[in-house]
Amino acid sequence: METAGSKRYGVEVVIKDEKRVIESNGDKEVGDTGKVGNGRQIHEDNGSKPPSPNQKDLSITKQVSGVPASRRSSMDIDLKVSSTQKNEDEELETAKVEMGEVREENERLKTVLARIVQDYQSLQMHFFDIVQNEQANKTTAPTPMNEDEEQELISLSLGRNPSEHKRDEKTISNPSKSKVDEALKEGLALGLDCKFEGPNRGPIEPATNQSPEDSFGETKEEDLGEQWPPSKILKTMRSGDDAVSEQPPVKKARVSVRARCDTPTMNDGCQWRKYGQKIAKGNPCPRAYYRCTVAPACPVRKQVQRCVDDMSILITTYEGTHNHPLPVAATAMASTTSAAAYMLTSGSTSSRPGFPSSMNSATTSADLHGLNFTLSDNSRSRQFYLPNTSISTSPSCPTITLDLTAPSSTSSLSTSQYNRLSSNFPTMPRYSSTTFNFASSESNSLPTSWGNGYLSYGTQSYNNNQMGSLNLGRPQESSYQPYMQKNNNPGSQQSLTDTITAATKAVTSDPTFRSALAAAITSIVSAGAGAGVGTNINQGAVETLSQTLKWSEHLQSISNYSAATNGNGCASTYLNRSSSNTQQGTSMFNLPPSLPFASTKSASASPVDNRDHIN
DNA sequence: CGTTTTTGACCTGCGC
DNA sequence: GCGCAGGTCAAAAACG
Repeated sequence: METAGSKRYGVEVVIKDEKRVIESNGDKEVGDTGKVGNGRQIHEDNGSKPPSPNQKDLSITKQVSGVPASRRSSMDIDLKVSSTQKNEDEELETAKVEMGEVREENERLKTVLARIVQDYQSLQMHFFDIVQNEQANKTTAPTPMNEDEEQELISLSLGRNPSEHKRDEKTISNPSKSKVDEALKEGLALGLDCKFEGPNRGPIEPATNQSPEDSFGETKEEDLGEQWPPSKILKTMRSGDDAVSEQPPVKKARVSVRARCDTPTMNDGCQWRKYGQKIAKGNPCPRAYYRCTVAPACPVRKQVQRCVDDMSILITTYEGTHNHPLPVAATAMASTTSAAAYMLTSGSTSSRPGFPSSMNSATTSADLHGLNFTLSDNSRSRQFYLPNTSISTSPSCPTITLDLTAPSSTSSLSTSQYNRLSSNFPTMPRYSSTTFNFASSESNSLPTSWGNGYLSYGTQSYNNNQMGSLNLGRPQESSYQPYMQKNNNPGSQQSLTDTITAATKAVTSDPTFRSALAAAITSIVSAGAGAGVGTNINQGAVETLSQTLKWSEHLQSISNYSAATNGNGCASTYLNRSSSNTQQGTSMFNLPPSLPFASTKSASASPVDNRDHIN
């Protein structure tokens, strides 16, 4: 498949670079061997090379050899020989040291390469698995199904939930309706029909007053979160959005993020406007209600509340999906929350072995790459595994909770994972603790790219549009947060970004999760296209899958390399660049072809930031 | 002066 | 049907 080729190509580039480096080292190694055998030869070689530790020896040698032979005394010769021997000994030692270093580096690079290849193979297997499932679903889709089966299938469609399908069937009365059904039946596999949906629905409803969400074909969280209760619909859509107002009441998918944060809100990269505050029962801390103000009609809302048990923990609950290009700093959170929300709706669709899907009641847990991700709603529970993700049950809405507050000490295996990842570089960014927090205690098989380099490289590779900075607070550096938010320092937001990104990455470690990630990315893509960015939304599901997989795979691959070569704070570096760019307003809506993540010049998230930077 | 936050009132869903 | 709790609205206040 074309996508597979593209995907492979992205990985091969990295591998090739690795090989190149290794080969280069190999050459150097041979050169070192030459040094050992012939010190004078080394001098001559060094003479044509940039300054090196041997340059001093070179000058000495030249000086000695510059004396005419006829005037050399025996003593001079002895001195010269002695000096030359010393030089050779020194050179020998230097060469040995260099050889050791080079070999060490070579081994390290080989390890990295092996890791990349392994990841690539794993991803390729996942991809094939997805393709097979897709084909299987295509063949079985037309079969009559009961409601549950329909839900499952629909859930695979990246968040197109049953109600919306039903709504489509009811509200779409034009002759093209059959096309929608066809698309739904044919393209639902693995939730990538959302891209079918966009182009298909265009001709189907060419003149209807679609809401931005509908026209975008947005998926997952949005499809769920977008379906506000009737009251909301009547109120928020009273401006004349008929299509949405006809939606039946549906539970909203929520994604709750728990993180330690000293500031009133965490900086997730978006602009929020507070529209209400309420003291919820059982929690003396008021619950604040925020609405996304990046776009006027953005349906996304979030609730922010302190944890009653630990006031340092900030619980942020997101509803809905952005219908506009996201600020660069918000993409990470949006992707993760969207993916999580998608999984919330599609979890039971997972029929993968070892991936329990039928949970009739409360919360359950399973183990996937050591990532505990469970979620549930009042009607049926679904189960996934995400990094250190806890489950929360909402009486009215299916909710998934990403717990970023778990102390790193609780996950010994995560620590070992960390040690393994950081073995190649002595110093690890202090942000690593956040990554640990996301790592489950069972994570003995976490993706190898759970390093900080993952995010950094991704950001760089995709023109700084892909990953943003999220300010969930720093579990171990609570005092750091205010400074960050106050100064809108991108680096301060890295921690959460890494964590969130790691979560997203963990999601991608399994085809189901990757489908969810695809949903998230697709959502963003769709949002970007629908917001008039100019992105062509007429992409097939296969293409979307390809891009998604390529993206995640590429990130995964490069993360290894990045982690191994620049594991110390490189994410911060790139994030800083990214944020710096966005603040300059030069990268707005700069959408790479495969990753149409948009960015805006505003990276502020919390109301505080809004005040500080917008006004 | 425009935007955002505050805050009391109102609306809605749910359980009893 | 009633009361409670959650969620939202919107006018006033605050802010920059």
